[in-house]
Amino acid sequence: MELRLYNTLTRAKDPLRPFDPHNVRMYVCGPTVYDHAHIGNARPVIVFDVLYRLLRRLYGTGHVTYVRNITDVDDKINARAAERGISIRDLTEETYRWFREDTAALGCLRPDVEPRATEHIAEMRTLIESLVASGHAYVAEEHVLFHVPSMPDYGALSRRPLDEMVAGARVDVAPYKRDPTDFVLWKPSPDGVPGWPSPCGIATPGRPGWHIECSAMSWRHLGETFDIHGGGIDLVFPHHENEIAQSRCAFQTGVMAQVWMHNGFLMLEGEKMSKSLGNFVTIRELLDEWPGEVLRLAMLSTHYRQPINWTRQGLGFAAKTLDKWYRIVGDAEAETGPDNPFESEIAERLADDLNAPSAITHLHHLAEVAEQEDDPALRRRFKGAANLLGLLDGTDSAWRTSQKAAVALDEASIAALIAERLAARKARDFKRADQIREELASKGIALMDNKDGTTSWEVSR
RNA sequence: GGCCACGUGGCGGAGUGGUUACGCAGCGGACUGCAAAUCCGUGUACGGGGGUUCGAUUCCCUCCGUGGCCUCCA
Repeated sequence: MELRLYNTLTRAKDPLRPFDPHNVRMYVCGPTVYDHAHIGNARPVIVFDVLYRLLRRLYGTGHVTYVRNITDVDDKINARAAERGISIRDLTEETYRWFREDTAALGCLRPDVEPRATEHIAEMRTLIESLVASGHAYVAEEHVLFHVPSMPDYGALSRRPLDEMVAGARVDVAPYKRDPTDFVLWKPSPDGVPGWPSPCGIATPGRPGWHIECSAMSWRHLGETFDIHGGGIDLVFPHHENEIAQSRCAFQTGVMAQVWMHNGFLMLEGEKMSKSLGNFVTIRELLDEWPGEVLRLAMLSTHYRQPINWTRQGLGFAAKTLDKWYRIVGDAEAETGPDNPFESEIAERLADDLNAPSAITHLHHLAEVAEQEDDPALRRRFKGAANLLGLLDGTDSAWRTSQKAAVALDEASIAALIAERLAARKARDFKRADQIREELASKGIALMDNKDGTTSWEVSR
């Protein structure tokens, strides 16, 4: 099975040819930990989790290294810590813990390494000094700047000619820059701002620029070159462009990562998500209302490179689908591994540039097969196939229980009402029976009269 | 202004140079006291205009619309 991935560098679906198939290496830009992650932040987390699962399926679980960094040095962090009157460390630790809880609820595996920027200052200094030594960077007014014209093919990722960048710039250029496009590798820390000993003989303590940390952490944990680099499409320029410049110039390599992958943007009910519009939703807020698996399926229903419109309706669809699928798999154990043909069929679809919507379509088909043939093996295979997308990891019982936990009414009262309705039906008092059914329906509870004369219920949205 | 994406049936959303996925909703039927769930069946599409082609939703051009990025802001 050939894995083909859309590469922003070449603007084409390229077959993945890992440097070392025994250790496929992937780096994804992680969160800046100063506040709860919003649903837009969840997109790359889920998308690259699917890719991670697929890579492990194709190359073997022990043959993939997935690194996702934690940015714990940033002006927004400083501002928020000051605002809340807590230490920077407390803020970043607390926010990181939230992030871990949120992403676990979304069914995402932990990356192999989650490096923190503040623990890689030494690597950053090494990179910066090497860039200065090779003439790609210079010191100016206690800053260290990367000199963009020193790299002839700068801009290859975003395909942005240098002269146009200058022409289009709408920000005042700092006077100490040799070239308007030069960007900061290291900057001085004023009093009260976290600082570390500066490189290049600069006396004042300083802190890293925005981009150098990813070059440092990917170098430390994956090496000078690696296979896949991912992140949101908004990071293409300048962040990833600058990472490439730093790493390639520091290590004198032709590439930093072979494949650059970018997920599309997320809109909320048709509008750009922004705090000012008041339509800003955190993962946590959504998890209060929906199982994480619903969010995951809704997210994967749109191809990762397409813009996604995040809607309540979409969540409802996802919930309904999972209801159906869990009913089919019941509490069966998943069959996983290459011997499961269903799983291979899903892998095949994902291998085409992570076409999750196509995989989901196929799951609908497999669900039908599993449901119609009364063969437990097929249900186990169906479940294993869904597992590759990180779906149907639980059991039907657990799913129903979690759904019922969200209902405002306690189970005993529901049971009492059902008993009363059954009695009314027996007495052919259908008016009263329907009245009870409507009462429960208004509370989001759907009744089902079974063939054997019993009545069961489930949550409907 | 520059660069880059995207525009598919009522909604969501894949895909393809020629036989029009899939899900939800709708409609018809079975089941039911009536429903729900389930099962069976079923209709509807490829932003506008040019071009290439025997043939385009699929390739090219253009227009319109939407969105993103344009340097320290994930």
